[in-house]
This record gives sequence, structure tokens and C-alpha cells, in this order.
Amino acid sequence: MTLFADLVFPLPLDRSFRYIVPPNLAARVRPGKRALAPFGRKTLAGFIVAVDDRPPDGRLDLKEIREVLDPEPVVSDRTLEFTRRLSARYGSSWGEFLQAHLPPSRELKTSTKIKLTEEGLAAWREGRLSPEETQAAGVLGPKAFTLLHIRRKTGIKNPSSVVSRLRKKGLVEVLEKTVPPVKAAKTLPAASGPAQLELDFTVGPLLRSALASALAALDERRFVPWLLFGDADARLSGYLDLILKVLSRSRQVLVLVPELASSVPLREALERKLGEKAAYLHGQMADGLREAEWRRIRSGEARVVIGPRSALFSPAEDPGLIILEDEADESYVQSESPAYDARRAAWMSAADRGALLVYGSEAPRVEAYHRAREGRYLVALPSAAPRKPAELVDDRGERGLVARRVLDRLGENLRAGKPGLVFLNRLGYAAYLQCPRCGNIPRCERCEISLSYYKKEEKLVCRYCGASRPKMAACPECGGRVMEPRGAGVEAVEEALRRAFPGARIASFDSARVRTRSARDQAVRRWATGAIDILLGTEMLAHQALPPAACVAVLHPEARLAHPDFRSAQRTFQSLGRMMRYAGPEGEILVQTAAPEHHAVRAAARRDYGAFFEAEIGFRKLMNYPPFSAMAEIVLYGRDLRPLAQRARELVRLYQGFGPGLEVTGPGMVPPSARRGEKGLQLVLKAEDPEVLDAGLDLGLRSISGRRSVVRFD
DNA sequence: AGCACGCCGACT
DNA sequence: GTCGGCGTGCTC
Repeated sequence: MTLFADLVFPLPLDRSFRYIVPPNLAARVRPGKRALAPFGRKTLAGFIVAVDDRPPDGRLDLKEIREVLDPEPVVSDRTLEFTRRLSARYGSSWGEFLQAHLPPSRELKTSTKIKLTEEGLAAWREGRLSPEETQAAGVLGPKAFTLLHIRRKTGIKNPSSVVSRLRKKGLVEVLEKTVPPVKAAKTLPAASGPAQLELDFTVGPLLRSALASALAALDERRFVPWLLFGDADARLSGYLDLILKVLSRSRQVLVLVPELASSVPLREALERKLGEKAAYLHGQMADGLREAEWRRIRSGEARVVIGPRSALFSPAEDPGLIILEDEADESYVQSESPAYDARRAAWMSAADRGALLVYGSEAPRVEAYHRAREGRYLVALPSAAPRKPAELVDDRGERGLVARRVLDRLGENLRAGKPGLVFLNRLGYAAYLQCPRCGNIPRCERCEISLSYYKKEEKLVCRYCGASRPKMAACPECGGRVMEPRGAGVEAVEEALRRAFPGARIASFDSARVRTRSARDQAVRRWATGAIDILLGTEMLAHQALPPAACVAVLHPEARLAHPDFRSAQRTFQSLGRMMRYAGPEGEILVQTAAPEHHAVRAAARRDYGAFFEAEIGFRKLMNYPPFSAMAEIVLYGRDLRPLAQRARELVRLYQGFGPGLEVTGPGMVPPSARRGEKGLQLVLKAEDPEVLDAGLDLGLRSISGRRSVVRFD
């Protein structure tokens, strides 16, 4: 009887491939092990996901697997099932999800080295080669080097074409080896839970009642979700209580954070209380370190794992608690392959492990809050210290860029020796230039959006593709002699502040000015030591850890409301809230806005999530947006708009004929920033029934070709 | 992802 | 006239 094995590869493919298992390997094939198999013109390591004795219908030209790589499965059955469901849900690669679960020592990277043959050496000596070939051969000599090495030494832009030419002539030899990036230990450490924590402590009063039932569930390995709603301090102490409780039950804890920086207080508190270092896993870590951390987690030595969304794939086999800090943060969505939403993935993972899942937030997504309230898993924490509301400054009818009232308050604080923070989320001097005579606005030729104006550099810059050109003196359309700046940016505000406060030490913190890590650290240090009177910044500043300011002014937080996105009100509420947090408990906050009556601005200024939620959920209901429907965004990518538009139109037509219950909007242009140089067309799908959306995505993704990305809002 | 096949511009 | 660009499609 012949056996067949289905393999998935760590490539962005959403299918499995069936191979014949030769009789000598039949005893060793098993799901969860990897096998070497011919794929295209290469031999790749793929994961065995199924083994059976039924031949596939139709196809007879199957290839055989070459080798079974692992003596034991490298992923558990649970991981196989979890990754299968993830890939089905997000239409992305099963193999890539599996690969993400492995330590660096189990990754196989192909190292390609190039070597001159005898003949090539002779040809080089005799000068029979073209200039580029001579250069490349000169670098190579008789020893083998990588393509990257050739490019670095010679400056040849595309060494692979030179090398392939040489190879066709038999002058070079290409050596391929698959090697793990770090020494592979023969075996993985045995998966093991942590030792029981012998520690006496008392839980803060905040959580006591909710905790009792969650712990009862934990003891029965029953899944329990929480939305832990409260400010950062209250959440931190809640997390600590939970972590200690779960550790005392000999189960590991997984903490997902948006950025490493936001996990510092938690890591420090854990070290103080437990005297142990939480394990940290991140894709950009050096392989050796990642390997060591991976082993520490797998063996149960590290009891707490902290990391970004990918830490969900860490080898903690049986965590009792998964915390997802700041659930509204967009970094939990990965749109490149393998695409997934870590919030949903964490839910799935906790559900099959019988773990407690805790989403934490001070300003959760309204869909998350709604679901938590409906599902009775909202756990609200009382605020440690009530904070003062912000003062709304209506600037309609103001003459200056910065409202009189804002200048007054900044000035008075300055005179009292108290520095101020000013936020405006717009780079450059002006959003665009416009000719007052003919109304012409200079646009980027590639992206067709208006160009931002940078005054100091006298440049116009495209904020999507980064292309820049010198500022024109006259209108290119009508020859008018002035081009007026419209839509003030940080550079203009800086100018206005310098005029208003001559002699004050004013600094600007934005991505155009503060490019490097060290420049960023230096700016933060200068602010912390009181060397800056007024610090001006964009959204980027709102992601720094800064000491609080006596006075915080936020200019035009409503700007993003103009974005055609159903989440723009929520984003406005969240970002305004984040900026307001930089005012200490005693700090004064001014919000200068042209939309003081908008619910997101008003509620944020009053720090009233409840009011925001009620208004926003009403709007979502009215418009049939999530959580009242399921939505997904499909983006098609390509260099040229025309073929792209063709594909998009076909897809729209397909969906229009799909039947009732599925609504399609678009196509619309998306910022090409995500993929450099490429254009993107976006379609939005909406369905009241999530299963209809699933079916729609299934159909659409099967019938379109070319590069695409899919994001589900769920 | 890689790689091959297949049609339109600058040149040994 | 050809080399080579990348658009398109396929990998058991």
C-alpha cells in the first residue's frame, strides 16, 4: 500500500502539496515532522500536515519525498491544528505559521555561494571576459563567496545576472547548502511547565471578585476572556495580580505588547516581585539570543514571556494566561504574509488551551467593548486618580495659527518656569501649496496626491513615495506669482511659537527632523533635563516615554476625521487620549480644534470613554459597520494602474454578482507607501453574516491572481 | 518566495 | 536583428 503525505512549505502559498512516501520512509512520516521534497526546481523542507493512503483524484505525476528530517515532530498536534485554523481564517500560509513556531536552529536557510571554475579562472587571466564579468571574477578568485559579497566589493547593481551569464558559459559554479543559522542541537528541550511558585501575596481589591471566578475556571481549564478596562496604572497592577495567581498554578504566562517600550514597567515590576527575568522574543533579535530565549521558554525555566504579536507563537505549550496589552493598537494586525490579527489569534489560542485571555485597554475598540459588554466579560477597573478634563479651544475665527488662548496658557506656564508640549500631527510647513489665482495644487506625478511643503528646505515632498522637488516660484499652470501654503504643519507652528515667545528654547520632534534613534534619545533627554521650554511634536512624539508636562496643547486632533475610514473617530479619540496622558496629574491640557462639537473630540477632552462609546456605537449601528457587520479589506498591488484597475473591476463585478448579504465598495486608491513604488487598489467587503464574508473572501482570493493583501476587521 | 515562460525597448 | 526588462502563472 502506498502512502501519501501532504506538505506545506514556509512560503507565501495557501495550499498544501501531496507527495508519494517511498516505502523506506513510510515508518517515519508523521504529521508535525518536516520532510525534504522536490518543489519546483528546488528541494525544500516542508511540514508534513497529513498522511494517508488515498491517492489524489486525477493527478498521477506525484513526486516522492526525499527524506524525513526530524526523528520527532517539531510541532505539536495542537500547534498543527491552531496554525491550520489561522491559515484558513486569514487565507495565508499554513507553512509560514508553522515556521514561526520553530526556534532559529530549526530554520533552514539556503546559503548560496559562487566559485570560479578552472575554466573561469583561465578566462579571467586571459582577459576574455566583459568588464563586469572581469570585476566579478576578480572578487571571486578560486574561493567561494555570496552574491551579496560580490555586490559589496564591485558595486555591480545586479550581480545575479552577471553570475547567471557566467554560469551558462560554465565559468562559475554555484554551491547551495541549506544550513540552520545557528548550531542545531540534536533535540529540542522537552516541553515543560514552570515550577510551582511558592509565594504568599494578596490580591489588590480591584480584581478580587472577578478573579475568583476566573481562577475557578482556570482550575477546570475552562476558557475565560476578559476585557480589562482601565488606565495604565490600574491595568499594570491587575496584570501583576493575575500573573502571580497563574504562576502559582504552575502555568506559564504570555504577555503581548504593542511595543517593547510599553512593557518596561511590567518587566521591572516582575523582576522586583519574582526576581526573574521575563523571556523576550522578537523577530529582529539575533539568532543566537532568540534560540536561547526560545529554549528558556520551552523548558519552562522562563515563566513569563513578553513580546510583540509574534510571541503568540512562542513555545509556551500550556500557558494559563494570555495578556494582550492595549488591544486597540494596530500593531496587532499583520498584513504581510502570513497575515493575521493577533487579537483573534490570541482568542483562538487561549480558547483551545483553556486559558484566561485578558485584553487590556484604556480606550478599547468600540467593537471589542461592545462584544465584551454583550458577552459579560467586561472587567472595569476604577481609576487610580481621576484626571482633569481638557479645555476645548474653538479656533474657528482665530487669525493666528495657534489660538490666542493656547498662547496665553503656554506663556503663563513658561513664565512660571514650566515647559510645555505641543502636538500637531502634520509634517512640514504646509499640507499643500495652492495658487490663489487659478486654484492649482501641485501634486505628485506618481501618487496623484498633493505635495507637502517644507519651508526650510524649500522643497515639495510626497508623503507617500517620498519623492521631492524644489518649490516652484510661480504657478506652473497660470504663471501666478505666489503659491500660498495651506494647512499648517509643525514647521509653521514652530515659526509661530518662536514669534510668540522670542528667546524661548523651542525644539521640534518629528520624523523629518529626528531621524535616528540617537537623535530621538537625545531629544528626549534634553526634554527630561529641562533644556527645552516648548517641545513640538507629531504623532511620533506621542509614542515616546516622556516625563509629564505642566501644559499640553493639542492642535487639530480632528484632522484624521477627514479620512474615509469607519474607524477614524475611534482613532481620533485614541490618539487624543494618548497625547493628553503627557500632562501629569496636575497638568493643564488645551485642545485647539475646529470641530469642538464632534463626539470623539468632546468625549476625549472629558476623558469620557462611555460617552464616546455610546455615540460611536450608535453611528456604527446606523451605518451597519462592525461590530454589526463583518468587514474585510482587499488590496491589490501592482506597478501600473491600468492592469490593476482591470483586476479590481473584475473582482467588483464578481462580488456584485455574489448575491445578497455581501456588499462591496471601491475600488479606491491606497497610499503606495506600504510597498515602495507600487500602487494599490482597495476593495472593502461588508457582510452582516461573518460566514457570508468568509465565503466571499474564499471565492475572491481563489479567482484573482497577482499580489494582494487581505485584512479582516474582526 | 523563486523561477520559467513570454512579449516590447536599447544596443554588442 | 538580439539581450533583457518584468508581468503572469506555477510549484505535488
